[in-house]
Amino acid sequence: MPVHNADIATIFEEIADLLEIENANPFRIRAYRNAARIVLNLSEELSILVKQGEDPARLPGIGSSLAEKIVEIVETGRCQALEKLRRQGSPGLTELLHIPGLGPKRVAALYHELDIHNTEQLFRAAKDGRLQQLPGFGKKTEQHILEMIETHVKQAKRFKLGTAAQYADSLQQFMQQNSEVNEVVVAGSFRRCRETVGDLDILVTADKSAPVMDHFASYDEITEILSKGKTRSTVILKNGLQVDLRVVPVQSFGAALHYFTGSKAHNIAIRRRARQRGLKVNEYGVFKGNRIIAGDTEESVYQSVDLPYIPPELRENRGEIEAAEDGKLPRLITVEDIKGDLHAHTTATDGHNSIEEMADAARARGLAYIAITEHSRRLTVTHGLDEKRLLKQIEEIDKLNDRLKGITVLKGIEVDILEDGSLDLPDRVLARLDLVIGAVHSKFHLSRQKQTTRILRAMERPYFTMLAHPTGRLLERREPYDVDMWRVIDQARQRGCYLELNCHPERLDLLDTHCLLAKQAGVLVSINTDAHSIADLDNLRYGVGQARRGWLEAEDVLNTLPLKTLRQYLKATMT
DNA sequence: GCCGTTTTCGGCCCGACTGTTTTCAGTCG
Repeated sequence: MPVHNADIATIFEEIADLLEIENANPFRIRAYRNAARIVLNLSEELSILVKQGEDPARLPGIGSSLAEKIVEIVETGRCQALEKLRRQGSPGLTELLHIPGLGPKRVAALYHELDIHNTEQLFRAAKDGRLQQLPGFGKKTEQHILEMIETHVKQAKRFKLGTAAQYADSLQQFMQQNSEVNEVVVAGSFRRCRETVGDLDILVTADKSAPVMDHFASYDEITEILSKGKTRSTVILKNGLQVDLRVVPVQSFGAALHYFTGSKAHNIAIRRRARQRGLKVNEYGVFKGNRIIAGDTEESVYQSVDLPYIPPELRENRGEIEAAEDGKLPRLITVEDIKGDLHAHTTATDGHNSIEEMADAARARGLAYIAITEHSRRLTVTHGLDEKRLLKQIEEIDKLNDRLKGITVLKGIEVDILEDGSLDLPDRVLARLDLVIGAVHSKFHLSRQKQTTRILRAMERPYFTMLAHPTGRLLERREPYDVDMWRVIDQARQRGCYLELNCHPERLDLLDTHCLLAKQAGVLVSINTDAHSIADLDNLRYGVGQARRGWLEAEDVLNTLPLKTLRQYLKATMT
């Protein structure tokens, strides 16, 4: 039973939860939470590193005690410290901690005073009115807990970035309508382009906050107002999305934007840096004693701690501060760097627009080329192309290119990778294309060994340009298949082919950590929309956001190349 | 439990909102 980094992170989180209920030293608790985050963010499996004799203590934030526990977990699959904590308390208690409004103190009180171990018991106690008799609890708290249990059961989910963007855009417009409002920015994990967001953090600058807060509270998609204060309000929208609004004066804009953009780990690191310099950073500015010395812009905040501006997508405390200090921040790729799209479908299979419509739409978005890459025959549900239909499409594209101006249509295929690693169409037809994208659409549950071998074999085929959506995950719907991404990336390096970063908000696959690995291996990534309609072409922004989280620069991305150079790169894979 | 440009001990990011405890603890981000 292999131990994954996520397993280790889960154990550390549970230890932190249990320690919290025990009222342990808060900094000890933070160390465990910090370690869970560090472990989760690693692009390498700790189980492999440990077997290679590496000491986890070399990771910043992991000391000797945590390193020992990591080794224990990797070698035995267990953690005695956790088991001891579990014996002392009740395992169900950590589930209570995850109900909004319940923290360690209240959970401890519930456990010690009322012998409540789980949500079910808590629900009954609240219904019976037994909670309000506890010291520190009252009628309102009891009612609140009851509501939270009910909403928590159906909610507690994150929203895909693409979904959140729709709500963010209309809220931003709504806030802009108020005359007191200066600037409106959506900060938080949305601004950092995380693949999913738990809530929206909206920052507004205004001189007077009360009218702004009233305006916000009148938004007609709000179903519940959780809190409403002078500078901060929290509401829930009808779809369950939580929105926090913060109002700050203009001179605090940069400090506030920095603070509300996060991540938490990044902010803590910056504030620590400030302390070392005798400064204090909060959401209102950077202070030396009582004197404000910076904070109107984010640049000024970074400058005050002797750093250059760090783009939001990098702010995860994953080495960006050190890189900034050494002058080694990447010049992140932008949407404008993208010259073309190398993955799109049409009505020939499961797309909604013709080749020409897709080409026109791509040109209208400033692209110089678009590859039509239909599904292959194995994927019958999409009416995938067989050899004959593909040959016909090749002819059609040749004719179209003769009369199209300002855009070039490339001939491709998204060919199925079969279980044995062979491709779904014969080499003789693949050879006539500009590019061949291989994709796994079946047999998701093979063992890691088999799945990896299958994909590596496909990449060895003479006509193979790039691997589509390499992990196969669908956010909130399907787990990635079990594949050794290290070996896939290394294979791409040796074979001289490419990896796709699929822009669809449900995929965003490669993951950010894989992007960084590919970059380090010198493997180019292609940021493709996988568009099934004209509108899907606009998903490029999400793919670019993900690439930026993965530290990619324009030179790391295949489809930033001008057409002529791109053709040479594609041709080199088709041998 | 971690860590060092006030270094091996003594610190560890900082503030807003709510409810209930009449001055603040708990929770959250």
